[in-house]
Amino acid sequence: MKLQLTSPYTESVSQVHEPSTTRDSSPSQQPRWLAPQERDAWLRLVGVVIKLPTALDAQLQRDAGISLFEYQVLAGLSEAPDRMLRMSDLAELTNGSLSRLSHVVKRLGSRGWVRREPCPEDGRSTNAILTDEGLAKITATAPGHVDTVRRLVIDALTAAQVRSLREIGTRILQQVDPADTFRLRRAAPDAPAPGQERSR
Amino acid sequence: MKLQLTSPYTESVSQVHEPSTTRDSSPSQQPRWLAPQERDAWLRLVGVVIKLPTALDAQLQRDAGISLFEYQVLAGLSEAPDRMLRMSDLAELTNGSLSRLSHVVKRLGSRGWVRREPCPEDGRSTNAILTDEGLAKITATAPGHVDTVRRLVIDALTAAQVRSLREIGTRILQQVDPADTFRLRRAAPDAPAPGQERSR
DNA sequence: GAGCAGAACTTGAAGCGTCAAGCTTCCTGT
DNA sequence: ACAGGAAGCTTGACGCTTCAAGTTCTGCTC
Repeated sequence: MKLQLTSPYTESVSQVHEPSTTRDSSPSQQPRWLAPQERDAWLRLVGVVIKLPTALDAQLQRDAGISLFEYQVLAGLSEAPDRMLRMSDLAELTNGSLSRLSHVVKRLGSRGWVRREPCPEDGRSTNAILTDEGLAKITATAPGHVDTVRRLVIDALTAAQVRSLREIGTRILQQVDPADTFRLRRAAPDAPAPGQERSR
Repeated sequence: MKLQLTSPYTESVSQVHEPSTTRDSSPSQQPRWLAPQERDAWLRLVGVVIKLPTALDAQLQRDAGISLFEYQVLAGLSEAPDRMLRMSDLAELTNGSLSRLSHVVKRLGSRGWVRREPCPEDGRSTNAILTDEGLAKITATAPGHVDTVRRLVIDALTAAQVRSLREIGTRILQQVDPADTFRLRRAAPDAPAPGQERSR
């Protein structure tokens, strides 16, 4: 096995060296390749981004017969007031498209875990509601999933690394989805004042 | 928008509290929920893991008409000796299944960027080879992609965070795919004395 | 108060990845 | 030297996601 590099991130491939046009809004000809440590960090991240969801899906599929996305849908509803959420809110919460969610809710509906109901306040909207069976399902599934999350991520890191991960994730998400930034500002202030949820 | 929690990671859902059976190999009934900062780091990571590939795919699709995985395939070949790699090595390199790779190489072949050739040394193996057109393609595509990687990830972080990310990624990958660990040991040894490790 | 842009959602079709089979080729033991 | 099993790869079918319309409803604006 002689696999060494993974992709042209350092200057091995391209000889194109446009010396500092400094106009970087046109994504075409910048020679700003990655330094070795940067490239390395990047390749690790790509590995995580590809393999972690697969691993989580595998555990959920094996133990509960649902996908990670389905888990997130059920889990999101389980923590919502009245176990009910508008489709678009649920889509945003689960980082999924409305279309995807619509398909998934239909499947979850046919399994008896979710039902739909027109939203009284806005005729265009649909509310997704977690049924009792759905709550039972997510309640039964959660411990195994959380255990997996611990094993694969949290418990593999030091406390300092967990803090760092949180900050790094925030930074990346701000770049990837700036519109979403306001969501990043809420949630868990650094010092844990435990046991107060229930606001909204 | 009143979305607050994303999934039962803290103890909001389950009332199941088996007090310390301490047997954790059976992934069924552990009440070890996540502390708020842990949960928060986790939700950030999930966001990244879902949205980052989408963003990268979008850029590549828009500017070059290829997916991230296809990019990785072409890029991997471009850096290999003779621009040639056995299918299984390429699969491992790109974090993909052999089956997936086979389909993708077929598509890339029909676009003229890759060709297949039986491996002389091992009759079971197939070599994937990057054509001149394929090299031209990846050479043209790389700068825009690297620029995106910089914008979304590297340049959004401090140097210390990049180092941290590298270490965190390594840890997670060791958990997710222990068989792959040897690959994590190679690559970029120039990390400056990484203060703490070896927690478990 | 009528028309119109846009928001919220659904649906069907097309594309991609996974899974299970199947086909060669290689290796190991006897 | 040959049988059995494993490794490497390909293929087809199925399921899920995305994409592009299409529908219904809301809120503006004139």
